[in-house]
Amino acid sequence: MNKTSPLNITLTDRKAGVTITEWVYDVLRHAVMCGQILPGRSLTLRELAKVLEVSPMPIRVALKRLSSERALEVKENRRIIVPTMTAMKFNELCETRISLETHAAIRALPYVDSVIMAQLEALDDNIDYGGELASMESNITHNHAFHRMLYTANPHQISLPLIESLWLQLGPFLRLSNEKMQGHFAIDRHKEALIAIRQKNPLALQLAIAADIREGFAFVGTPELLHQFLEESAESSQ
Amino acid sequence: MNKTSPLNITLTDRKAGVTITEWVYDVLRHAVMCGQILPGRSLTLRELAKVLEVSPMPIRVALKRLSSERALEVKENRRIIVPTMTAMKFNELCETRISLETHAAIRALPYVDSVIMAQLEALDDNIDYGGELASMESNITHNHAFHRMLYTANPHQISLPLIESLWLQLGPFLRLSNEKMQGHFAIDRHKEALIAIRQKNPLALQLAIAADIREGFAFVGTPELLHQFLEESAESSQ
DNA sequence: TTCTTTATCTTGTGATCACAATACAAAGAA
DNA sequence: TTCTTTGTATTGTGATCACAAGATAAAGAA
Repeated sequence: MNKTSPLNITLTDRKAGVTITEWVYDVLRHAVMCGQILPGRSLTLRELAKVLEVSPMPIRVALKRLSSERALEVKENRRIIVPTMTAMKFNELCETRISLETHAAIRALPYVDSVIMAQLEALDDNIDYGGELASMESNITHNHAFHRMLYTANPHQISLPLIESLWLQLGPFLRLSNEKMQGHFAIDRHKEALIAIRQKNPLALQLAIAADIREGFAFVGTPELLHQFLEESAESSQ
Repeated sequence: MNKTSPLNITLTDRKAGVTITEWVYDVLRHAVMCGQILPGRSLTLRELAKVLEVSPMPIRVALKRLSSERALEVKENRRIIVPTMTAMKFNELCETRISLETHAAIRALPYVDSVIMAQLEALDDNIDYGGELASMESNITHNHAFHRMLYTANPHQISLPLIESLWLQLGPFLRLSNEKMQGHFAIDRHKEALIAIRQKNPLALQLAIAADIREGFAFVGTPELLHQFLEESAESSQ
């Protein structure tokens, strides 16, 4: 099998108390979440073991875990790939994100105090709207941090793992998405969400979150453009 | 650590083409989903390896996978337990189920044809409302099959894994839930859902699904009763 | 009798190796 | 030149073993 591109993923330091498996999982999850591995790219235990300089054993456990979370797909021959996408499935992902994330935001609203509010504002200020491609990883990370901070304001919430699974499935498409966003004027829907939170307005918060999610892929306005976008995102078409 | 109860879980046959790890995963997942392992019960690699007559290696991968799906919890010392629950978290789980399952039902509605309709009716007929405790596992299995059949009528759906994760988290509480349901008159909300589908009425379908989910725990009507129920469900209180 | 320390046992982790299955490449034949 | 067959290489899986860490129990001392 001819792999078309070398892996170019961010390797973090493994902290004390973190097992090798947990570290491998974090590294690969971040890589998928931030679009550092394109759809269609297949991954092998030995290749990843070489890149991360560990034995195949923790790679295997981490890959199985990521498959559980739909970040990766196990094919019939047990080979592992980053999944590709259909336009219909893409739409389902976005609609489910909206349904789940607006639900989580509404459930969190009563718990957002001034401390959390300040942190949300700081996280939004970190995001470089309209910035260079080099800040893609940073922007994705900060955007996710903003949403995480909001949803976990509810100390009893259980939906964050489900939401992150959706982010993981959309992650491989963020690289091309951000490239295409360069020419688009990005509206800061987070500011709208913050206003809605201050006003304790559930409907406005819901609309802001929904708009923020749709905004992320606003350039794929028609089914044809979406199909073309998904084709371009995949490994083999580049 | 003194385990208080032996494992008594259903072992299925391992089919051709299914790896040992996949089989172990299926067996444990079914056991959790059907309430065969109580909350608070800790599980070890070597105990499960003995029960399932395999080496610890596939057990480890399966347990990690189930932890990813929130069926199991990894404690700080890396020991694995079936999670316990708080009343607030329980409420969040139910509300999130309602949000997600009504979304999935609505998205599926346009795709339900007469073939799927017949299968839904057959699955509902399989459920023994008001039946003996011995049919608990069967009823849980059929109830899940009904909902699965409905949501996967939409060929592009992606929410089923998220929904099943919620089922997994509630699974350990089904044993006591079913015991308490013996004295309750169970309304067949599935029939209401089927009527709503025939009438192509999204609002009615949404209401029926929401009622069905609430009905499952109708006996825990007050926060106090819920708290008591969760305490009783756990391993250590029996 | 209680508390502290030490020893033993049990747990999870990770490395390694063997093996089976699949895929790919090369060689030979038509 | 193309197709088929065979051989080799690469893949994932599972078993085993060693080791580290943590938990529990027992013994001794206060």
